[in-house]
Amino acid sequence: MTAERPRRPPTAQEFVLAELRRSIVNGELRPGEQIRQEALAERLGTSRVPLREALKILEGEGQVAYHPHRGYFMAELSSSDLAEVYRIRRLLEDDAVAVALPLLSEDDLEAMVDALTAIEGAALREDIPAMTSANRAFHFLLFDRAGLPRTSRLIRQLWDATDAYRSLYFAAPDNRETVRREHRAILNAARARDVPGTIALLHAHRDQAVQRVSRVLGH
Amino acid sequence: MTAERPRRPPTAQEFVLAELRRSIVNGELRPGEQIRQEALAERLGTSRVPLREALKILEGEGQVAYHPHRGYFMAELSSSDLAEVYRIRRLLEDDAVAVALPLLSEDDLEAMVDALTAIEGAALREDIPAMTSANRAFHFLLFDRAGLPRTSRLIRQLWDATDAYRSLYFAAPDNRETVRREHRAILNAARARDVPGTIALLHAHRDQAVQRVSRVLGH
DNA sequence: TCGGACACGATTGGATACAATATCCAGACC
DNA sequence: GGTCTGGATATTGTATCCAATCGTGTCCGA
Repeated sequence: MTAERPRRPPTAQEFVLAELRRSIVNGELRPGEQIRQEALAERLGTSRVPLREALKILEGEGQVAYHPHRGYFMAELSSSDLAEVYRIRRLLEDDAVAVALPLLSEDDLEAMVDALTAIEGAALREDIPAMTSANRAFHFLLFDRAGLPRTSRLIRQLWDATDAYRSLYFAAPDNRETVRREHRAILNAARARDVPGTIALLHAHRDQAVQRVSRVLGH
Repeated sequence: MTAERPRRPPTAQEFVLAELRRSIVNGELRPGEQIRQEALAERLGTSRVPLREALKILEGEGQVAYHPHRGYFMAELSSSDLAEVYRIRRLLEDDAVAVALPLLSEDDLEAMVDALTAIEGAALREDIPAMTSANRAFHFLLFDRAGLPRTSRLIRQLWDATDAYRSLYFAAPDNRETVRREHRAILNAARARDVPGTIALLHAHRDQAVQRVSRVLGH
């Protein structure tokens, strides 16, 4: 009998990277904010070196901006940036869904139902991080079966780019009922293997999201 | 009068990153090869710290793979990876070209002609790095005017992903005449502002490239 | 009162030193 | 003979220390 979860962080930099991602989703790291290396490293219980290496990953993904000799700043999205992120998502996600949908197993559809249940449970508990996580799980079940790992990875990065903002509008309860309805419709279309229908519903879903996020974005 | 070129590297990590990119295009860093940090850092005249930070950027871009406690390895493309890279490029480049083409100025078209001239000049001198660089310049003139900076950046990263292989087939002179003809056709279609025609020619151009690269890839 | 030069403090960038881990090989045991 | 165990060695991972740079506040002069 092994340990119940070998959930050890193998290296400090990976631990720090995971913590940073969590902090971004949680809204602890706000867009535009400067990252004070020494303070943050101490808070995480490491030195600055692993922190800087984790920041470089985020820089490569466009999540933070780096200014030499001035430091790292959380990326800030303009409204045109936001529009472009969703524009690219549409291209990539449409492609992934078209390939994946016919390949979805019954188990996959079951997992989507579970994800929806998890979203609603988290909503009741006001657990925003759990909501965003379950929301991702729901959507990525539609992409990952396509067997296009690079596409999935890019889509993931695009989702990451708006994570800092998404947590803000998820807090508003009136949005939730709309999202819930949209998700149900998407699930039904997926169950029917209706590729054009699913894609159309996803377009509408994303358009709604752009609306909601851009409202937050203009502070 | 300032220095003729303020081409100083502001930080060591940026210098190292630029050197790494150059080495990849040149074929000095071969796919799959392990990167020995100490040796490489010494060769570049720095310590391991800036080198590791540069490697993290490349990791975030998918150019190198990182295995904890084992090190960094140049990414290796499977043939399905290669196909996926070009599949994504098609999606993003089609979108960018459709937007950019109507916006191209006469100067842009002139610059494309210059790029073609540069490619042929470099080919005569057998200067492979200059060829790939001019080739990029030619193609990105078709994308960058779209005003979609994130899209351009992603396309650039996808090109980077195959740089290590592209330099290999550019060495073969018999490919060059084909490429030359394709480029001329693309330029003419662009000059006529023929969006569907340009896109179709780019499809054919990419398909040819997949053929050529995958031949190299199966070593 | 405003503008600019200067110096100080805070923060980042990089080099070195040390700790942790993986790989490889030899030897023992089954 | 093959497999496993133990340790030696090479390489990576992290902490600490020092140097370089930027921003800011102050002082001086116009």
